[in-house]
Amino acid sequence: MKESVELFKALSDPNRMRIVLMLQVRPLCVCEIQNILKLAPSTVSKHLSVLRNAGFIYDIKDAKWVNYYIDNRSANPLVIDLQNLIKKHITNSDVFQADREKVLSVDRKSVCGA
Amino acid sequence: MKESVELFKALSDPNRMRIVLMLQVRPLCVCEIQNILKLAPSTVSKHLSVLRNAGFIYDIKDAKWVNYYIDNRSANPLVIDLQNLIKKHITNSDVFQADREKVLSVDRKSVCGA
DNA sequence: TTTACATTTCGCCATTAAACGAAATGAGGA
DNA sequence: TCCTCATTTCGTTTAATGGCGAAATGTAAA
Repeated sequence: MKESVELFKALSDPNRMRIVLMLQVRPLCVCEIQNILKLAPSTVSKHLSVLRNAGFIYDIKDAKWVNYYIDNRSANPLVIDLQNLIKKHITNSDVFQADREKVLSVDRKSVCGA
Repeated sequence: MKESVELFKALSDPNRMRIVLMLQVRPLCVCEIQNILKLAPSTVSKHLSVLRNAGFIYDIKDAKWVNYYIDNRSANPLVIDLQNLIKKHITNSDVFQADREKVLSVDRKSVCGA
């Protein structure tokens, strides 16, 4: 139960919820996320580690970037159900609709290292 | 989305999660919950108000007690899905199994005003 | 090898959250 | 009416959280 509550805690911050929603659209690197959330890189990194420790996302290094992915095949069935719940209920929020547009249009080359 | 995140925040505390689980067994008054969680009455009251404001529970006065109930017919479909998620995934935790026994055996008359 | 850049770690500050006890509130029974 | 008791509100303390900037890390390109 302690671990389950940790999952809810990880989703109890608006910026972390936005990150999960954005990664459900497509994988992103830290600086792309940073460009959309308008937070300091260190802050974004911390949020990502919370979501990674909870099991919602994982990362793969690609050259000098770290790409983050939604974990759709978690061994924890609660994680899967929560991902689906988010997709079902929160995808229609205004904040996400705006984020979604940005996710689909950001160009890593022009955004990172600007 | 802000409101949805509030729902997750309400469930991100272990004592509040225990309260939701206990109320899924049967309605309880504040002093019964207090007797099981072993917290100060004022602390329990605060947790209950967080859950009530989020829409997970509601209360009905009965003589000098205030009984709290799970809201199974919320207008917010996310609330319903979260209640079901909790029932499905967290009901098998050790903490809840112990709480469940107590919920089924507490006698309000002997517990409240002891 | 040096430079540039993405990311993470660390230390710090401001805010929020959880806990308590004491006092206020409100309803029932004496 | 007055007293009792369940509950809530208030004020306070302490711990946790989210934010930042600076420094450390690691990789790629010059």
